[in-house]
Amino acid sequence: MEKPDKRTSILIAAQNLFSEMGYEGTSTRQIAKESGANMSMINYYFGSKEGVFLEVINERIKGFKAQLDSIQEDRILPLEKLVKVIEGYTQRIMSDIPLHKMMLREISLAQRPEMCLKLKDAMSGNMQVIENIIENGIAEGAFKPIDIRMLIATIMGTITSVATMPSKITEGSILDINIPKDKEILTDRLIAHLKDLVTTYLTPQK
Amino acid sequence: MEKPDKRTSILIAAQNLFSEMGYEGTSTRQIAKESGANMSMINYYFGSKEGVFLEVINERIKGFKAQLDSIQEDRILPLEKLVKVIEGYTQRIMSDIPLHKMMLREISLAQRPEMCLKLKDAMSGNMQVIENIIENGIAEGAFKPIDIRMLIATIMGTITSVATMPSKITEGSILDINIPKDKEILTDRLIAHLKDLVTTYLTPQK
DNA sequence: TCAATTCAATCGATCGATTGATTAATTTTG
DNA sequence: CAAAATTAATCAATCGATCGATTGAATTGA
Repeated sequence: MEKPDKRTSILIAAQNLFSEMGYEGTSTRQIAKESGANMSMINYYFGSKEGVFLEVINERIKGFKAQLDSIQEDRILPLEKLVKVIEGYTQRIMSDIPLHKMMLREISLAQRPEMCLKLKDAMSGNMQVIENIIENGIAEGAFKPIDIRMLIATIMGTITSVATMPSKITEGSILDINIPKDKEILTDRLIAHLKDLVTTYLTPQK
Repeated sequence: MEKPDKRTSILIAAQNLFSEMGYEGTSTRQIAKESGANMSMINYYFGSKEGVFLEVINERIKGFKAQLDSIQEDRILPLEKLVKVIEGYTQRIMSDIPLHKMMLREISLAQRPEMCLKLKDAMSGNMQVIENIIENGIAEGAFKPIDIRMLIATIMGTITSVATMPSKITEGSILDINIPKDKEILTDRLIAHLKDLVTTYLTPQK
């Protein structure tokens, strides 16, 4: 029963609150109360409210690019590479939907320049990897020539769309993404759809 | 040179500010200053800050469903119907990207129940129309049997993705979505991509 | 004249941030 | 080793600013 240090508990509380209430909608007092820390501890450790936010984002981004890069260096077929990227990307986003929502909100606001830049850079890197994979696939003749950037928007947009409104996808069925098992089912369903979609779309017709 | 009444100018200013700064990030004082109205005019006409927000959303939603319903009743091929829906949906979203972003942010926050419900209802209706079209297409044998809800997520997600980060799609090219002409080019490119994608994906293999 | 608008002034509440004091932990020194 | 000095961590209290909302008086137009 080891309790986390104050710094960590502030980060955890902040992440939960930011995810649920948004950045502006979360007060430092809430973060303090939720984390059991004194208000001034927030400024002591992170300088400001925005500092907390940036740190939450940093934790999330860390390791994202590494996974993609390792896939890119695999010596496998372009389609297999793309499928791997889709699987990794989907798993990561679906494993923490609220945080992903938060990042999307902030990137669409462009109100806090520093964190917006950080997010865009991270996303840019990810997109570049996917773009290279598809480009190579087309050059090798493994893929049909298509609008690469648009296909990337389709892949990312589909995942985001499912993550943002899972109830709109699953309503009518018994899925409840708050149940881990059901979220896993939804994730698998999403991956299966994207695999089928990009395979059908990218496979050249003889 | 007819100047709009205070009520209207408040709505316009509020829409612009909410779109740029978010709901929490916009103060009633900003709305008052931007619209040239006195602060208390906001409460006089709309009761509260949230009242203004709801009215902005209402204006946007109005007419959305009507367009979809008219398409659904057209006596044309399923694929033509779907293409029409894609065109209409894309045009509408791309014609006012900031407002669309704002609605996405609010729907992902679920913090203001009334307006969240309103948005979800509107979106639900739209999705139902698309779902019916695809269902009919599959039943007629015009479409391959696929995961309908997931394909809808793909269509909506792609459009949203392009609307949310156009710079990530167009960077490297000369497109600037702040120039009307360029935004139109991007819109056409998006529609072309989606048409190609759904056609390839839904057309049964003989 | 009278109801509909408009306004300056102000309400209590809450915001993010800072202060100075206090305690806990660590390092330095004799 | 133990006392002293230093640093890190925590706290209650409070700062000025701003929040959304309200008041009551002034102004307008029919």
